[in-house]
Amino acid sequence: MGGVAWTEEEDHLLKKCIQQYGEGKWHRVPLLAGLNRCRKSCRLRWLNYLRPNIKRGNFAEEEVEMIVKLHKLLGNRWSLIAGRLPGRTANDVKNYWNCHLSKKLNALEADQEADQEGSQISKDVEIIRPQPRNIASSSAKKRGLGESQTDQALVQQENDTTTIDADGKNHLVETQQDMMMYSCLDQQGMVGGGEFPMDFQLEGFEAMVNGGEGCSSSSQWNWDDLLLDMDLYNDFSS
DNA sequence: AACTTATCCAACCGCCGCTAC
DNA sequence: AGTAGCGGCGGTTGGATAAGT
Repeated sequence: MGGVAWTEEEDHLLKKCIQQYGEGKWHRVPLLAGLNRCRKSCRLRWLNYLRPNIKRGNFAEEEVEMIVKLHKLLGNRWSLIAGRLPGRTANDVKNYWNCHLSKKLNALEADQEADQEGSQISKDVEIIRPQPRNIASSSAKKRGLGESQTDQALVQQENDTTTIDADGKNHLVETQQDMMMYSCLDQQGMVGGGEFPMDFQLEGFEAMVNGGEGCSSSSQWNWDDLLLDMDLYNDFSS
């Protein structure tokens, strides 16, 4: 491993601590839990391994497509990408990308470049980076969080990070990252008009992951999700 | 069976932005 | 205004394991 592996006992202590005191205040967790780990290790272990509802195992085809498309949009914003994949962590997504997708896509791009030299299509796709916007402070205040965060608020905060529930239908946009993402999408003219102007230029990859069938209806990315989220954001920020 | 190479993924590190003082 | 402390993020590392020779 990249460091010292966590023992079952350590996991148990951390779980117990989080259950008792809630998430957040990570600097206190090592002390409260009696762990000889730094705050970051505790947080990472919880987020990537111990947190409830973490999905393990192979990525579904739909998840892979989502990752590819979001990566086209957002670049290496793994936490944002993971936020759209229920049960997946940023670390999982990042590892999966580095191990599987980056190689596939590189090979694919190399092929495409050879095939259609001079094509501007892929070069015109601009990766969205969050632009500075003071959303966080106001949203935090509106949520009544901060110094007086209660355990309940922390639980709520945890729930808020889930934008798609198990059946992929319910959405909540509360996190700073989501807001920034949508503000960026807004700036790029990608949401709000009911039209999504950008063709992701992934037909080749989709054909590959769909077994050569092109983009199947079941694997279509549901942009209504994003539009709905944007509406929620507008309501929230107004 | 023994060894080498490739792959996977949990954990760590350093940096950044935000907040409180 | 400056600064320390914190949470969070992305990049990287390296041990475990699988696959290949």
